[in-house]
Amino acid sequence: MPMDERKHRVLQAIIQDYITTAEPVGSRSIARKYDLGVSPATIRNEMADLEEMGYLEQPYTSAGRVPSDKGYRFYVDCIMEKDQLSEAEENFIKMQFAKKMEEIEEVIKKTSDLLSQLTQYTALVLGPNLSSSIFRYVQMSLIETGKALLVIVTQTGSVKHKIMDVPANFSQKDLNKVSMVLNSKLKGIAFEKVKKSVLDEIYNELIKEKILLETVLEILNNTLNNSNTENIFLGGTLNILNQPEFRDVEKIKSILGILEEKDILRKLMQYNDKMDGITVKIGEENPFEEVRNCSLITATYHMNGEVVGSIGILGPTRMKYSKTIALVEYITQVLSNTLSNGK
Amino acid sequence: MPMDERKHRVLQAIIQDYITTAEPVGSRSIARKYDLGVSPATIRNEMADLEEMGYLEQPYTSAGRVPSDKGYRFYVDCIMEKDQLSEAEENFIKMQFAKKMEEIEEVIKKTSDLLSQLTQYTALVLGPNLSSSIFRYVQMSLIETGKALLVIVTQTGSVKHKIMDVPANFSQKDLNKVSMVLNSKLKGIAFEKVKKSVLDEIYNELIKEKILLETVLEILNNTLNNSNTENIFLGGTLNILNQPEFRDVEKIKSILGILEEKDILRKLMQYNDKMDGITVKIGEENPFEEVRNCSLITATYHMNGEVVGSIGILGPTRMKYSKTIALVEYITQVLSNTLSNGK
DNA sequence: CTTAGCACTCAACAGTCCTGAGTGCTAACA
DNA sequence: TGTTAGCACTCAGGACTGTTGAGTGCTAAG
Repeated sequence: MPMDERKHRVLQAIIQDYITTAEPVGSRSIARKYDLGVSPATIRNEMADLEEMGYLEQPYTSAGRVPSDKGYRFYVDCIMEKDQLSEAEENFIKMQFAKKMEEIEEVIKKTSDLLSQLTQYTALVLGPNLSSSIFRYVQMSLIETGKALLVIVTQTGSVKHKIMDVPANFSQKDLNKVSMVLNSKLKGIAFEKVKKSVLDEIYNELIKEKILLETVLEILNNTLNNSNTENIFLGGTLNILNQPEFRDVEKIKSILGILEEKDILRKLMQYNDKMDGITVKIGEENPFEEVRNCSLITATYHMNGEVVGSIGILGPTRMKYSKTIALVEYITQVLSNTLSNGK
Repeated sequence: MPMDERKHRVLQAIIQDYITTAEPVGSRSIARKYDLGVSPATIRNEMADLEEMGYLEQPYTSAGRVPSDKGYRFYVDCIMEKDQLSEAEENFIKMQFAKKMEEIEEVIKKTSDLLSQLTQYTALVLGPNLSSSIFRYVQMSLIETGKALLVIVTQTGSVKHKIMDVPANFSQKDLNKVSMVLNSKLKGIAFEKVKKSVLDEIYNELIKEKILLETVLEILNNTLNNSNTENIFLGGTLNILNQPEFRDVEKIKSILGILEEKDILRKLMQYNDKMDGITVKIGEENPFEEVRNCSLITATYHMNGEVVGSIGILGPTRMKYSKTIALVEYITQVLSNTLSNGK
């Protein structure tokens, strides 16, 4: 069955209505509210067609229709008109990023708070993967005999630190030497791209500090892996409780539970370098059971032309797609600018 | 009306029953389950007395009785027998703290996770107040021209860092000088006890670095205030959703909402140096509306003899007091030991 | 192809009844 | 005087019923 102009309009009306009311919509109310120029009976016929085609579902006989995931998908791809943020909104967003922020964590936290506040859904922001981050500065400081502080600063302005044991006979001078060598060899290189040749060089220069060096390298490795678990930020977690689809405690447990699983969230927010622009995952398209009645809108952001992370919004499938997409798009852009200029 | 032996036993039976079933308890079931040697009718009379005395409440006429806050209070103070952890439990807890942890945040996080896991309620841990923490090490490092990294390490093993702007003509040597002076003057002093005289000394020695110094001091100040907001840790936030008293979405919103308000949590967990041992706040005894149907069990922990923070468990007033108190007590002790030995 | 009309469906709501757990009171009993 | 059996009473909650209203599908006429 072909999808003609009128079916478009009916589907659009149904989805828009359902997005705002969260109630199954019937032919009469469509005919009343939206000026389609046909009677409810005609709309009914169209609705029956749309249901047969898989765009609509009926919760039970003689209830109104509800859009299916396929329906939302068609809506997002073919029907929806892109929303344009008002100037006031754009200014508000820009203002939020105006404050100077040296560390990327601050920026990311800001972003997730802002996103959730503006959309009233739950925001997710995936920060730069530490292992793809670039060394900017490494430093070891002797805190007291036998204890040193290792600090690593990345190009993105992430600071990681770790207190470690060092042999008791090590002085700050020794540590300075190690720091200097590490700095000169590692600076500008991505963590994951530190090659064996570089490590060999370091080893050669620091043959005397072998034990120490091994500890440091181990810590570097651990830091890479552990900190992966810390690069996801949430905003407005509880917003989801305001949605009528989460009125029931079991659903709340399930969704809030998954929001505590950083690993899963990281998988949800995964991106690849080829991705650009907005991605929308609707209901069943999502890889995890617990978010099958949710939609996820994500976008990647950049730093100096490189994709370094992604931001996203998680809401019910009955989501204000056009508005949300516009917001995500704009904030991505501002975020990318902020990250690229400041540093 | 006097509180005689039998009333004790009846009250005890009612509270124990209610704690496990979460259902109003009636005279018949008490007579059946607990061997009090009297008929339901007698128990009814006692219950009526206990209600008049304020230890019990009736949700509605002809329902069973439910303990009032006053009832729980009496139970905790006078009736309850202290629980003793099994050896297996004690060993399990000790094991969790066996791993060497240099930074206090790790230890605290561990503690809150462990507490919530063992109690199945929500755990709160308030870390050492940064402003009462003692300087251990301060260091400024030049990351690149015009940008420096300020790192502060406290006696408790807390590391704070901040990237800051410095005048472009500053070299690492200049920063070293500043670091050295700061270190020698501040080491061993609590943040809040840095006196004007000390600051004057620093000023005198670093008169040339005046601008820089002012920035650093400002950052120190900000760090103190901001980091206060980061010294509270939660574990098992969602455990509370398993309690039947939180079956309704509004209540869930309210309690989860308050658990996001770190300021309020900090107030809840406030302690003073005189406090030692366990504190139990039941229902209405709590200062905040949102936790009036909760009980909070807190205890302070020590580091080298000084009270440095508190740990707590938040659960429904219908809480397993004896078990929970025993757990909080033991974990406090292990935590204090861990913190005091390691460093 | 569109639409009016009509019979049909079903969730949601309100009302009714019943049951069972529980109470308070009273009078008899030890 | 304290304890207990008996009894009338209360009330939440579950089962059932009827009603309402929004909605559908089908058919026949326009």
